[in-house]
Amino acid sequence: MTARQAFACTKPVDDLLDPALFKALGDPTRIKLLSCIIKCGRPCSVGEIAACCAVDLSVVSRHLAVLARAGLAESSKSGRTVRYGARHAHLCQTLRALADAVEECVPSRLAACEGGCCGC
Amino acid sequence: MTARQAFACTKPVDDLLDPALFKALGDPTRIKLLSCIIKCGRPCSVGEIAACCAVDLSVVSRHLAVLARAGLAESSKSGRTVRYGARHAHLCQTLRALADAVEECVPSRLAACEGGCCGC
DNA sequence: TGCGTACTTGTGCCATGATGCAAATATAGC
DNA sequence: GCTATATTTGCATCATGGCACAAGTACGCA
Repeated sequence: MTARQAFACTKPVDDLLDPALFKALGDPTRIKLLSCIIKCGRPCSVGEIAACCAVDLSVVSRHLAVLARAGLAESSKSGRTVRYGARHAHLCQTLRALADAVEECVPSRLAACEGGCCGC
Repeated sequence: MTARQAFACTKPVDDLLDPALFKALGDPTRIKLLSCIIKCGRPCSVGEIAACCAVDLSVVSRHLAVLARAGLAESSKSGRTVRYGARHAHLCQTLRALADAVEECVPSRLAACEGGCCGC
């Protein structure tokens, strides 16, 4: 298979390799916050999370919003406080699906496929 | 567990959530190139890969170097041509390890742990 | 209704990074 | 050695994004 053919061939890995998702994971501060709520297990308020690191609370608020928009966290509001919790199950599922999609493309499997598995 | 405790508590997920890795995956053009060499299965030359997309060859060269530096691809030089291939196995392993590390932090497991699993 | 708390949003600044073009480097073939 | 090809690197430009501070919004409470 030529590179051009591979480029044009649509496979599950194309949809799962989402730049928007990885962009959300690409900032050190944001990763620290995500790691924090992942490890905490329960939803935490913005102020509580902000107390953990050096950056301004407004920055934390924005970072958490980004994580939520990327599907990595979810927010729930009760009164004045907004709590963010990690979407453990969704995250695991996404990662494993991507791993499976990549594994589907290992040379040995593609050779067995002989170009007949997809319409490319 | 408070957010501060979770933040301070070191778990496998901390090392596996590597911002540098995700930063490499966070650009649309770079993702297209990575997807291409993942699906192709075999190592492709820079020029061959560059022929697939609209950006300049120099840009492709830089992107592939970034992917290699992040451990997502590997390069091999033979004569004048440099070929880049996806590191399928390494990528799958990394993703699955991360999924496992996240799963280790789901609320039900943390509750069962009762704070005794780690030194935090 | 007024006040304090919790968070979000607006704004300006600065660093990073993606891009194209041109020049440089590496190497094969003559 | 000379030339053509394959790739990398230098450089200028431009867009994006992270940050702090300040202002705004939402809401509980007296």
